[in-house]
Amino acid sequence: MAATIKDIANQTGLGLATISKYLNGGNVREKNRMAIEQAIERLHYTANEFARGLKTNRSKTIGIVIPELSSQFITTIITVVEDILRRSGYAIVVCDCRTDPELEFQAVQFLVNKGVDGIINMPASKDGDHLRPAVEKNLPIVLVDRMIQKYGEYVDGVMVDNALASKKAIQHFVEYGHTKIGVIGGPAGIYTSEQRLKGYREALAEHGIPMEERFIRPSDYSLQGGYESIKHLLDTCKDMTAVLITNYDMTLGAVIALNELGVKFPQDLSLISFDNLVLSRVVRPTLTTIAQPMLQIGQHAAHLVLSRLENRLDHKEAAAATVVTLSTQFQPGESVRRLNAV
Amino acid sequence: MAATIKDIANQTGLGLATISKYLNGGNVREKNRMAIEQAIERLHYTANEFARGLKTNRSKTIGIVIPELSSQFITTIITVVEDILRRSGYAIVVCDCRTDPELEFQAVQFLVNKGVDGIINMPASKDGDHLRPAVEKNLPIVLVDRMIQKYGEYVDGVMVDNALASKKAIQHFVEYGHTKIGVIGGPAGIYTSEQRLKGYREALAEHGIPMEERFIRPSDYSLQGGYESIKHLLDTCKDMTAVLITNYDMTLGAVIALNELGVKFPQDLSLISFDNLVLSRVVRPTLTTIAQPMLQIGQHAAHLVLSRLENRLDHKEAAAATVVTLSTQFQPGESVRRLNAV
DNA sequence: AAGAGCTAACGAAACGTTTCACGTTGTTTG
DNA sequence: CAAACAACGTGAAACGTTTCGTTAGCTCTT
Repeated sequence: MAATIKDIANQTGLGLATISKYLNGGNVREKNRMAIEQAIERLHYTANEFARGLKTNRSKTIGIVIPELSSQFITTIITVVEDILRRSGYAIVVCDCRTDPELEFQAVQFLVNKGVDGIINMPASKDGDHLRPAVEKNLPIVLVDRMIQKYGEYVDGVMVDNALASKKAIQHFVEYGHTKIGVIGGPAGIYTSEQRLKGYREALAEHGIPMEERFIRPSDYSLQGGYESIKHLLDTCKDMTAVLITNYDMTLGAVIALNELGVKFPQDLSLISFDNLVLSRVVRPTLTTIAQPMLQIGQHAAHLVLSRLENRLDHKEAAAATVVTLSTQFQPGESVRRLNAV
Repeated sequence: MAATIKDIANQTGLGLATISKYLNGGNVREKNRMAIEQAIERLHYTANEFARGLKTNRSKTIGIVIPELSSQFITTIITVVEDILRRSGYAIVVCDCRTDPELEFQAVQFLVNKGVDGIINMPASKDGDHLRPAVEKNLPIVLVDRMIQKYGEYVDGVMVDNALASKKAIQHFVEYGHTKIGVIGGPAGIYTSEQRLKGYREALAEHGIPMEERFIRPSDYSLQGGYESIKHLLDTCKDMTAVLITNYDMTLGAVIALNELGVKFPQDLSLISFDNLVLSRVVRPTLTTIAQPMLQIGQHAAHLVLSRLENRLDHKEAAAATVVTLSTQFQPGESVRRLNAV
């Protein structure tokens, strides 16, 4: 079978403890170092992570729990996170819980049981009960993109200022003379989607523009949803001059629908969309966009969890929970038409 | 700290071995069973997977190595795989190697080291050297979507008959009277993309249609690539009446480009695309499509690895390597125009 | 009622590390 | 040159399981 530390010890004539010390970066006499390295080479030794984990209670593994894997927003973040963590020797275990709180609970349980050293979670459930096993074990937890009240003092977070983001969009519309502004929203109950709608409402209020429910079309963050919603809005609100589309997939759907219908933007309809992915690099006229800082989200999430891991303290003794709120970037494009004089 | 098997033994007055037996599904006297279950409940016992792994050399974990996470094709398959494996108590560890063979090598090394019980890999490297550590440890390996010669006798596979798929597409074009048929291909060196081009070439040959290089536009499987490639083909091949687009993302890009240019399909240009994802449900006229059986791919991959795990044998004693080749489904749509009389 | 034939419980060893509390070198200094 | 001190090496115990070879306890048969 595979070589063990004992084999290395035999080969080199050194003690077990010495090999272990070497492996963990301790100081070893030059001569011995070479002997050990040779033996490792010759025997193809690799440390047994089970034994190591058993002793140290550490797995060098971070669990990631997400609501779905088929979202560009999510996979982009995961890729960034993996990249950073790998550099520190951590692997990630991804659990896709299909937006099912029950599965999410199981996923956390499963991961904790598996001995992960920390958890990064974009929560599907609203309450946060699923985090209990991790909290009890005092594991670092980082929430991504969606807030949760429970265990607030124990979990770190990386959020995006969604309300402000859509506010900025509406302000832009208003500056350009729009007042009949539609919005294609996300699913009810999802933190980000509620925040984005909130921003929409507040912005209108601030500008003294009456809020009309008919302009608000809740959808489901999917391509198909966007496709259908824009059609519905166009059908039911003939006087609408601008639309805010609150995520990427729906924007994709909407653009396809508009092209199909021959509705030109910005001539016939002004658009602002969320997220700046491949699409935006390709669509002409260019889309005016609220770009979420996906890279930064991933970076912060990874670094937050790493910094907790480095000074392993109880949450009581450790720094209080950190919640980073990142702001979106408003990227002007050509998809908003000016209705007023400058 | 957390309760151990020993605590359960003390609480119940039973021996260690008995508890272990119970945990692993062995027979235990009714009375003892209840006692054990109560104790487990009371002490919140969960098995320590490190210790278990150390003893059994099994982690109940499958490593998945993929070239990128931001492809719908891949994430769909992963989701299916995870679902099935989870039902058998397995977790997945995903490593995205960014199409970098070096990183891929490291990923496999890493996973093997971590004690995964098997590997599912959509290879980025052509040679397959990266699989060595897993082969040496005699782990089940399942290759997905891309063939590799090396270690052929040791690895199972799930492939799609890509050559036949594009052949079917070209045949369809020909039946409808097309002879000036373009193709937007994938990156050179990628198995699937070569197979798809091969099918294109063979089909033309079979129908006695002269092959012209100008009709072949190699691209990169990306949205942007599709967008640019279709424009390029339209520019350089004014006589082209039909195009085969060999994956989903490029189709997306191409559709956007066509809409933008006001090129109508099927009137001005006939289209057949690969993969049937959200897009196809949404675009009008509907796209004629070569649908890859992503669900089945995932299912086969998961089941292959599971069946190897259940009868843990050397590859020599075990069944020979199984390579499943699935066929694509030709889905007629409205994007191919008939040029000839019926 | 006693022995055969089961089934279930048991104690101990082993898996491959890390770590602790000491030894043993080798080097420096007064 | 000896004493003192670093610096490095060491054996053994421990982490929490599973498993092996036995033993204990039960049921059934005669």
